[in-house]
Amino acid sequence: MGRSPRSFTDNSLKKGPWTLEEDKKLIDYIQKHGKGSWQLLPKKAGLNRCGKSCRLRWTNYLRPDIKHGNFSPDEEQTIIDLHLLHGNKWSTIASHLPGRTDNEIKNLWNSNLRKKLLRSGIDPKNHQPIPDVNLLLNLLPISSFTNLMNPWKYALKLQADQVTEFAKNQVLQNILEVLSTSPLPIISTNCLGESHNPIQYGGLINQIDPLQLLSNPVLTNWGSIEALPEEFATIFNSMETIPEILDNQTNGFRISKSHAEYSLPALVSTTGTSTTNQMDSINSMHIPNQPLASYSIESWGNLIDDDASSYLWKDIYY
DNA sequence: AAATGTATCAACCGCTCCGAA
DNA sequence: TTTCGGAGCGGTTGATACATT
Repeated sequence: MGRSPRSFTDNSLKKGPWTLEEDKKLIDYIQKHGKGSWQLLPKKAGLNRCGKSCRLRWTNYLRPDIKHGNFSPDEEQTIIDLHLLHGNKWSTIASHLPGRTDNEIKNLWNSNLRKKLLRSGIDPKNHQPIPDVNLLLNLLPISSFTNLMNPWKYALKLQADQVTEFAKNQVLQNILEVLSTSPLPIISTNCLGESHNPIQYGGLINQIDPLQLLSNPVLTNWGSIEALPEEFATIFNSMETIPEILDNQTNGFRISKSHAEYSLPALVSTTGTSTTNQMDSINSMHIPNQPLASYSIESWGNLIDDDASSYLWKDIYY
């Protein structure tokens, strides 16, 4: 309905962590009078809080039937099973776990269970095995990408050659990010190098020469890529959840999570920008002599932010 | 020992749902 | 039927504790 939540925007009301005294006031009031209207409760209870904050404090922490402490393995398994059935319906899941709150379950999922599934090669979104990275690599050849979606081709055609080249590098960067952060233990190098034998992915990254990769035919024909097959998108979807950084074996391909100094200029807009401005923008690009994989995801995000191309990039990135 | 990175979790925010008028 | 307002939900943030370098 678009109505702004009055209470949370009222600056005169206290926010932040609850004190013991506030907790006591809330507990005392509810024990004596019951909950009633959350909107009226804080005033009646002598609390300088909004009703919403009181409700949250009560339902997530102070309620006497809440079970505090760690989740048992059985509870964790139940949550995983229920998540398969209900998705992110935390309140529904919580209703099956006496004494546990939706907030607590949500936190457990986001900080723990989700990562456990990923490490096991399970996509937490659909509980299906994450596609083998071989699939991604097999998708790289040109034939897999051609003639699928027009906007990509359209957008890139409008860029100056250098920008297109730069965009190629950025997409490559993300492929490398996928490769180097994927939890999948086994991949092969069938379209990137000589070996077709499955190897540990850390070893693969160690073998990849960025310049060699850039000379791969798929990249020189990047402008003809018009859509990402579903499997490719699935892999991209899973990458944002993998914070793990490769160990020292990766040498020059160690992934950095935040290299603000390498922030990238936005892709040149396809509308309303003069060629001169485009070239100025290109010329001002700071492209350090740095392994591609060390560019940051944040920088990629900057690239995405450009209004004219955001829809395009987001399709690929998310 | 200090700095930095990561994990955890309480609390907030913005939105939708739903019942009452 | 429409509007309004309270309740609840899911996503996100920020503080803090803990781990690692």
